[in-house]
Amino acid sequence: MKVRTRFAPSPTGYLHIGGARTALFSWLYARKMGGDFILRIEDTDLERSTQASVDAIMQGMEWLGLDFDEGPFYQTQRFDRYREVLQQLLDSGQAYYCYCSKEELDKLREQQMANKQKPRYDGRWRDNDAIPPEGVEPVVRFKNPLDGVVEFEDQVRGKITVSNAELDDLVIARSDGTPTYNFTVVVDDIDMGITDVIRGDDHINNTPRQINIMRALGFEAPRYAHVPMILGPDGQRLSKRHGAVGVMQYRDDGFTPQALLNYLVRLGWSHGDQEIFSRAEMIELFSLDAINRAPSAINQEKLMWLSQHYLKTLPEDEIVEQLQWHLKKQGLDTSYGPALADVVIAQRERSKTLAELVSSSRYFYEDVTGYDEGAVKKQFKAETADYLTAVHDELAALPDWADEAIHSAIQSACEKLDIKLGKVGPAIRIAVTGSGSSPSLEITLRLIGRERSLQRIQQAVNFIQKSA
RNA sequence: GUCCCUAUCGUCUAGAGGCCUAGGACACCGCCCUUUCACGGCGGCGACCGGGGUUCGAAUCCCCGUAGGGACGCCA
Repeated sequence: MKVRTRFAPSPTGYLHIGGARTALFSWLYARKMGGDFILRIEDTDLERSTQASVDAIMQGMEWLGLDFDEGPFYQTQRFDRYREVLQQLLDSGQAYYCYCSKEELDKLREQQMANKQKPRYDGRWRDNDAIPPEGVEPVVRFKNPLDGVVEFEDQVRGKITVSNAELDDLVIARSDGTPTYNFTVVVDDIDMGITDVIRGDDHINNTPRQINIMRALGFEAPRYAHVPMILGPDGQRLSKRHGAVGVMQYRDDGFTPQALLNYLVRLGWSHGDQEIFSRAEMIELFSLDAINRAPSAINQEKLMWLSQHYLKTLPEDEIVEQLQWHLKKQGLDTSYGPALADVVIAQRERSKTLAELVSSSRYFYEDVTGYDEGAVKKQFKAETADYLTAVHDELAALPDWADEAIHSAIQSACEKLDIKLGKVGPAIRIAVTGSGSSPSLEITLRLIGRERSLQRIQQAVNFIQKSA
């Protein structure tokens, strides 16, 4: 049977890192098995669901390249279907109306907690012929089996057994008639022919209930794979305060989707000692049983390392393309100056993110308007003006503006002055970039261009003479 | 509280009873390379939660603790 997996977020916020990884695993499995990946929006909580969240989730998935074959399906558009199945359960006596008030249930729960029992509905309206109280809109409860156990073979956890005595008759339709999560999931997974449910392990406890409902409806349960959650850098549950940001924030911070995907796939999953996975390799090598059972903490440093790795290895044109958004955001106009691809080649191995690559490349396109203070103090001495002038003249006489030529021009200036390169090299760098770090001098000068380089060296000479 | 689940360096992880003196990666620290910043190379620091079993032999299997997480909603 063809594998069909689904990603079923509830649209109550952006696509966060944990959701993204669950989606990734689900997507990988479908792709590996040549199956289908379905997107389903679980928006039955009318209060908290928003279209903005749906858009944010889809934008995140698109950025990561997690394409789906079917959907998005919205549960709010399937209410007729749920009502139909609900009636079926009611008619067959597998569900019933419960007229308990919230207060009554709260009281029951309190009592049970006080008695150190597991709080659960006691079934007081199950098989109860009492006259319903006036003016109470009932909820519908599922008639969970009273004894026996529910057992399933989780593809990452192994066998999980829960006794039916632990389970109570859960609400499957609210008093306003709307269906609840555990019920809609079952109906949808059946209707959509889902073969493998891959989701967060916070759903492990729901699984036996869902299996029971599914059986009541006459269907066999799909396979389940519960993946552990992702923790914040401090090992605590991910929250807004530590690192719970949407995936698009990672784009904004300058990460490539390749880096984030690679980071995510290694969080809770591994293939021996391999750290780097292309999209194709992930698909080829992915397997559910290699997923870890323990939760894992996110670690910014490793993401940074992967980010730099991809900056170093991705094709230049791919980086140039991804750079566009950041150029715009940081307001850097690259229309006058070196080809962006050449700057990428020069800067890629000294940048950890796309954002950093842009911010540290401004001098290729913009005038140097100030110098790094510490660098000036260390490298701009009185005699440096003469050295720079010599270098300037040597460079000005160059027939062609190429790495090798620039290098020997500087070299020969040093020889004439009888100084070491260390005496003037750093000063040249500061003169043309404003700071003490850049690619090698000849590459930096070549990219900045002859005219601009000479002008900046002259500008530095003036600066030194003025401050002397 | 009750149930379910989990437990290897600071972090991500390898490990399917002998290959383990526990391997790799990030981070950190040295050294080398070097005109800066980086890249790269080499090396170092650093872990099997505790206790009992089973076995000739246990990081690996079992039990008991401990710790962490999750669930116990007319949220999903």
